[in-house]
Amino acid sequence: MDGEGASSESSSGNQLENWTEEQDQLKKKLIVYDDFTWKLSSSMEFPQGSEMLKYIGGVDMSFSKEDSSVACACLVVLELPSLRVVHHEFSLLRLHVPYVPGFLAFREAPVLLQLLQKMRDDQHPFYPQVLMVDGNGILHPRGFGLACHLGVLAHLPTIGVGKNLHHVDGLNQSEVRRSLQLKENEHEQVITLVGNSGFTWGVGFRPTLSSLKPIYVSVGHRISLDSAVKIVKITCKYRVPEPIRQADMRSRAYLQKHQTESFKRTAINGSEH
DNA sequence: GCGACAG
DNA sequence: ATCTTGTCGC
Repeated sequence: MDGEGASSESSSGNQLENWTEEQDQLKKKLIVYDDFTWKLSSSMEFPQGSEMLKYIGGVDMSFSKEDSSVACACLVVLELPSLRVVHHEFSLLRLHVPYVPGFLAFREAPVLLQLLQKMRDDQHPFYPQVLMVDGNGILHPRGFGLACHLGVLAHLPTIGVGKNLHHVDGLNQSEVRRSLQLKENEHEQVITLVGNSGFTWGVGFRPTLSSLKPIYVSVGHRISLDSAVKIVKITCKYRVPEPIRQADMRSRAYLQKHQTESFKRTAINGSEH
């Protein structure tokens, strides 16, 4: 046979190559500056003519402990400045794509896009002006994490929020925490994440006084890091920004409810036969 | 070679 | 991601 011969591992190897290629292609469309018409309510100006930021979206997914392929995706929309949830929707599904570090989007983006698409198709009045994603933006091995991926495909401004640091360009958790320790006396809760290369990947941020563990904010799409951080700040009642926290809690609850009801059905069917 | 590795 | 209860403190 020929030299192109596939070894047992080359199919997965090719998949990663394809995924990498797709990320590199989509990355060409990435916009990393403010590309929206609304204004932040925190600004000192009286933005009489301009639209305000009012609807912030958040997305997250939860997984079943019994069957890790069963998942619930949730999209929430919060209203500013009240931070009240004005809309939520869910999708219960089975996932066949595994989680591979650096390729989270190929697992989670399709269903999250579906949820956004549904709101858009319905011409829903609360369609989000900006979306917070539970996963990184450009803070990613190839500068194109889930938040970027979703943003480009949905053509929506997005912000990446990680609860753990993805080690990239020499960045590491303990360094970040150490820097925050040093800065906490100056009432500084934000530290810029500059890698060995000199590139700014995002920020480490301590939302509350009590949270030792920072969250990691990075640009997703159509927004600057400064604006992203401002928005994260105004949505943090607790460590995790409300849009993501609500999507997290609600997806988890939805999954639990589905599982108990699915259990009841099998229990009834089982006892009646 | 070994370890690290968003969710 | 998920498991897992109470507990210490504002």
